[in-house]
Amino acid sequence: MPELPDVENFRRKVERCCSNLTISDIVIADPASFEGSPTDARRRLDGRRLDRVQRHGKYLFLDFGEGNVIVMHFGPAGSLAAIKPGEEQPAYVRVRLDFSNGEQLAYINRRRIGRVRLVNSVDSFLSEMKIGPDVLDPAFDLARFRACLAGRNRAVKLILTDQTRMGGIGNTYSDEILFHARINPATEAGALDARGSNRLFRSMQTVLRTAVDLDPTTDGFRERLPARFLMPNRHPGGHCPRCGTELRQMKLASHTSTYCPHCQPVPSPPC
DNA sequence: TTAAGTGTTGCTCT
DNA sequence: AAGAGCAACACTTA
Repeated sequence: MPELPDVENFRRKVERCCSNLTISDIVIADPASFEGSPTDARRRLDGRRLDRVQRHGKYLFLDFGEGNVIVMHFGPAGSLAAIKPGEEQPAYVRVRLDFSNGEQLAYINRRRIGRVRLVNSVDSFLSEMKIGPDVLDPAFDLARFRACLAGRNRAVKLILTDQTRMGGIGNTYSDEILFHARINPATEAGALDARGSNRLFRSMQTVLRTAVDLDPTTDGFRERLPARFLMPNRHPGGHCPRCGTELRQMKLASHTSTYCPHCQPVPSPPC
């Protein structure tokens, strides 16, 4: 379920493996996973060199220069693999970039939710899609974070996961962040006081940076997580790693939210 | 065996 | 007009 920490590690992988390589072919194994014309893509990309790899929210951008940017979105089940010459092809490769040195970059997606497309620029794509600021961008500071929450009567969790307000957080990490900040997912966003919104902002940065550093795209991620993380305990019947209380589930906008009823009490309604 | 659960985006409906 | 609800997808669990 690639959210910001996963996609950031995909970005680093591509930067490590594919920087400055030249495209020799683009293989669209599943046309439904590619938006646009394969012929046009091949014509535009053939012989181009990978200049820059960027991430914004959950989106990954491979910039080949002169208005040729590949955008990848991974949905709930997508991933990325660098394949060396002679190495076996992984399952569910939907789109593959072949480079002139024999290296391949495979966009993998078991379920076909998520897409690869070719766009003219990162900025025009983001504004067209109405994607909000990346949550780990230094420009996205406490004041801007608070502006996203202010005056909203929606559940705070729905603001955290609203990509048009802020980009990068999905269901799993929003639960983790709210657990870290000890805030109930259903708390009205606008009802958070200054201390609460500050705590939530700090928790967002701490949780996401920790996950990025531990690299969720490699084996053993769960075992490397700090003992007080919610993630390894999210299964039904799991217990709070902080106080031992049995965790509870609630549905918010048809998504499962896991929380600790003791550490994240439902805010008492105003009298 | 069938049905529900999983999570993201994008659509429709209000 | 913001927000709710569901469809798409494919595979797993009850």
